Amino acid sequence: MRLIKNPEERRNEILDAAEILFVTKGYTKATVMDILQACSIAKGTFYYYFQSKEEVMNAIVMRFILNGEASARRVVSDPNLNAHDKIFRIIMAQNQPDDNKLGLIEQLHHVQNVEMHQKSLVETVLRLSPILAEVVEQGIEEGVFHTPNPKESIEFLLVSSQFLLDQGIFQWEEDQLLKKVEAFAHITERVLGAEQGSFAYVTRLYFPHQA
Amino acid sequence: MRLIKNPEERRNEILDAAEILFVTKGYTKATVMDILQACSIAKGTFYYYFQSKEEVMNAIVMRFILNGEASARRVVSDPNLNAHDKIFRIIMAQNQPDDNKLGLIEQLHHVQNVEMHQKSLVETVLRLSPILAEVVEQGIEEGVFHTPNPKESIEFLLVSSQFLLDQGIFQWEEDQLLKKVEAFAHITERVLGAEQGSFAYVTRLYFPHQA
DNA sequence: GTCTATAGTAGGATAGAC
DNA sequence: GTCTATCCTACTATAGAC
Repeated sequence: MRLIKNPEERRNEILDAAEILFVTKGYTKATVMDILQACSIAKGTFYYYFQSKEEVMNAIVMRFILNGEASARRVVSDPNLNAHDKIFRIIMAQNQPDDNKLGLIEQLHHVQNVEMHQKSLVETVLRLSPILAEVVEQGIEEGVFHTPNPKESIEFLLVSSQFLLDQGIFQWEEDQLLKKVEAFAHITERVLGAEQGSFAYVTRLYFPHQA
Repeated sequence: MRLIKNPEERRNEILDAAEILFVTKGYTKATVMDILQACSIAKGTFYYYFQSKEEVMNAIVMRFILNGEASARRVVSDPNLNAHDKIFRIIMAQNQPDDNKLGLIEQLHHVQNVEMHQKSLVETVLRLSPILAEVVEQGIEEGVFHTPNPKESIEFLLVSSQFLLDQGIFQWEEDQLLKKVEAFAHITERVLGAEQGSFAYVTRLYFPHQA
């Protein structure tokens, strides 16, 4: 009953099976045995490809984040967009991932998956901040932003929005969240030294049904 | 060999032993067995008092956070301090807890227990933000701060500093960290609408050996 | 190098006798 | 309330087939 497969293929089989299991049962409840059964492999095979269950989770989250990074890069490399447009589109792209990824996000927001969740937020910040910093520098040249620390300012804004506005970490009521998003637009303008009101559209992105 | 003790006493024995073990060996490496041996109790007894090893860590962290909250409240209620002084002292108090608590902090910053770590950061934000918001409002009345969203601004500043500057979440090189702290002082001034340079002292608090 | 099978360790957690 | 015995699962080790 020995089936030898292309290592790449096998690795992806394990990842795919694990992703489904993590999303449906949750990371903690999904056992390594579940994964083995789903791919019909032996334990040794699993540990031949991955050092631990956690490493599998890492790889899944990475696949997801690299997607977001790629789409952000596409926006930045468009020579016809100004800094404000680019930021708008990058935010849009991050908030509208493929439909089949929504389950993973929802899974990340469940209490049982704090580890996976935090890792994904951290990775998002690390990968998006250099890209967005580039856009801020473009904005400084265009004269619409004014800050001596583009990179640090973006990191600060990314971290605060990613963590504070995440309903898996802080559970805010809808009206509290609306206030925070409005304040965030305001804060962004101050931190980046942008014109007052220039980020007001962010509220409409997060709360399309409002005003 | 059956020794029956006052439940309160036994509970505290377990907590104290666990705290020492978590600090010396680290949360993950310290096993429940270690705790049992340190208190000379059986496994069943441990799980009679706590539902899990994590719950023990939770209790330890809570003891620590309530301390920080209390000292912040003492500062705020001092009628002789202006807003800038209060913020300075609150930051000082948070960064210089009792000596016997330093190990715990270091542990939180190193340990792989993301769930517990995040819980402590979230709890810190939730407990400190109303207190600091009060100080910001005082500063607005004193004319040194200018912001339409005192509470939200403080929340954003707290979250970004707590998470971004946490060496357990992001691992920055020392020089990167210095840059971020400097930028954070700058950003704080902008967000709170404070005079430029009025938060420059923060860098010296975090890096006493610099400049 | 890729895979199976199996046995075993360690640590977190539970059940039930006393 | 306390104990002993046991379970569950992540993970390791090994021996060997292709």
